[in-house]
Amino acid sequence: MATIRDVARLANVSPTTVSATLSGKAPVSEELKKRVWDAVEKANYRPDPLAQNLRRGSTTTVGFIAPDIATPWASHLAKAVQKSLADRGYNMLLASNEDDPERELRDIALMINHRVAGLIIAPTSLGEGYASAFAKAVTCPAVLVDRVVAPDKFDIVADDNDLGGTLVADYLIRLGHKDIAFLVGRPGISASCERFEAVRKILAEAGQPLTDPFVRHSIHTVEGAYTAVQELMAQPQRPTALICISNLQVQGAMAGLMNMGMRVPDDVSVICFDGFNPPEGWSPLITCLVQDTVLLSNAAVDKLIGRIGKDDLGSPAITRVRPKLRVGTSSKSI
Amino acid sequence: MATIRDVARLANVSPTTVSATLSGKAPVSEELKKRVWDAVEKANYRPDPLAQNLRRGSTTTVGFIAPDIATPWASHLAKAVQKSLADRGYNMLLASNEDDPERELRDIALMINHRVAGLIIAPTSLGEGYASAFAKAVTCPAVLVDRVVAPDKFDIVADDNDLGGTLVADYLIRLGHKDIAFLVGRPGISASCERFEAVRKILAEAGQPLTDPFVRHSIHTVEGAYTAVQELMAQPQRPTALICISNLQVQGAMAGLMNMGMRVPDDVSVICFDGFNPPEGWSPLITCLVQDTVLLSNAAVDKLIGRIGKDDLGSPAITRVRPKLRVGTSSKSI
DNA sequence: TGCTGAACACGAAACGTTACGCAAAATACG
DNA sequence: CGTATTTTGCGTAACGTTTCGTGTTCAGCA
Repeated sequence: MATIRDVARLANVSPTTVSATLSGKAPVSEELKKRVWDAVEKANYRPDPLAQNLRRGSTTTVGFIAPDIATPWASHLAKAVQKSLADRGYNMLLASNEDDPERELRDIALMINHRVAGLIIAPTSLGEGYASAFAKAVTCPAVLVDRVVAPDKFDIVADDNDLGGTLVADYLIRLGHKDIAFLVGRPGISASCERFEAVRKILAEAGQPLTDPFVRHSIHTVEGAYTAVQELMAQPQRPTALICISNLQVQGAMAGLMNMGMRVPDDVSVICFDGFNPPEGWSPLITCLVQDTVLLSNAAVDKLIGRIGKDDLGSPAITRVRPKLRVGTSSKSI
Repeated sequence: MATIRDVARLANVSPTTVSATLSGKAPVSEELKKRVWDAVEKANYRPDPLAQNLRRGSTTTVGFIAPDIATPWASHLAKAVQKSLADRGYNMLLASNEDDPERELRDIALMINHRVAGLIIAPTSLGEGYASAFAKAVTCPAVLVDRVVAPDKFDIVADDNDLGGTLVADYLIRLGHKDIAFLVGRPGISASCERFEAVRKILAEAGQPLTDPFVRHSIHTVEGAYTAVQELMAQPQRPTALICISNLQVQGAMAGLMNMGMRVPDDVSVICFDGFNPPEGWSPLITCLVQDTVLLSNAAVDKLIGRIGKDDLGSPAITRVRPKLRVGTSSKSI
């Protein structure tokens, strides 16, 4: 493999000049530039990234960390992020942590130790004192995705849950639903709180506030939703519509309803915040909010690249991406 | 950040001794070892991976390349591979190429340029002269997954399609199906050929060979399957069972059948080679072959790690992982 | 003509680690 | 007891790049 010295020798210049020519960080006369480029070509020279990394003290790699990379949401996002990064000359390290905050912190430390240029993280956002431990661990440029953690320290790209909640609530009201059930997610998770709050507000304003027996909190597993939905539907007065806050919930809920022999949407309409769905050909198609992962990843990557290298001027901001309501076959008017 | 020299100074030894102590590659007396470890602790020293990389000329990073990382199969595999690698102290670079062989080759070159220790690739296996171009590009230890390419040059981990085909064919015979349709995938893709061949053989041996009008070749998109299945079912004599070779096919086929108003499994049984399914709660649950991605990833990672560092002794081998038949609600006896 | 400053090129010194060759001490052996 | 042999530690030289300070040239200007 040719080194910068070989090229320098070939072009009859110093390694310094070759470096300057390639990086453009110092002025080089046209003539020498040409000689250098010719030599580069002739020697088929490619700068060694490892040496550059050591010298510069940083890499052109960005880490992407998500709770579960096998999730449709995360995998789509990972794909989009990888493409955005590749387009800008970065590669992507990947890690998945099964919603385990300790593994998350370990992965963060590991990646920072490997001198990633930056981090894009969908934080687990779980456990006592998470925000501060997290903020202390993340000592490189970072953009958070989906969940709001330490917004005074990090740029964040997240759903516009206010808009989302409004869309969902308005839609159900328009369909004439009055008895609406809500499966809320983990307490402390921003997305869950924001969504619940937005729906609660709209319904209250419409004069049909959510009632306690129809609201289940802390449902964050498939099994939890499976159980919760059956309890919900076993009550004497049953809801006519069910709002799920996540992928996992809607999976469990659908299974639970099927287990009870209830049909969607005939017996109950189902609507979900996460834009997850089985492919066409299966039924029902869940009415849900969809978010454009490409948009989201571009926003995140742009933010991040903007921070890298720069002296981190400008204070952190939350970017909200607007979801759209996709009406499926899981909901109907009352 | 403390350097190896700081530690050496603190322990009153040479940097060489510190390096030897930490790596264990050279003998060090117990006394000095203790002094070194104490100093490491006191200085909170961590070797700089960037410097190690440059010096050693290689990294502890492995690249994972798949056609589409947003696919359930690939994302599950990526997750499992990442975990296997992490357990052994490696990180994982990720790239996705949308089945574009050129992007694939670019990504391979890029990763090799960044000195990955090895590569795990689900090859696109597409285009004229693919195998040789691919083999030329991959100049580092590599393990191929799912598709067989240049088996004389690379270790390969793939489904046991012979077994899979046998399971599928036997199952349909047992259900009493005689008119069986088969959507074959891209020609030249090993998985597709092997699966088709295995089924063809078993059915022929059973005295009910596949007939031409019921076999469609080169169906490798959702749309293709959507169209093909409708042509298939529009024939005067209709098949009673349909074998799909992949995820994409079965999605298109299900949508096509639904579009014609045909019911699964009442009008036709559907069975698929890829273990893809929507989660429970949706119907129907496709009868399919499932493969254990964890098993697969472990096999691939073990193979790869075995090659790394070693002088590449031992000739390449194909490891076959055995799929299991999971009977769903998409098939019934005739 | 002499002075100033910009523009350009270069040599040498890092960045932090590991490998190689050698020396000194410790052990073994005849 | 002297020589051969291991054991153990160190100095030095890389790995391939970028950066910093220095030096040279040359145009502009009084």
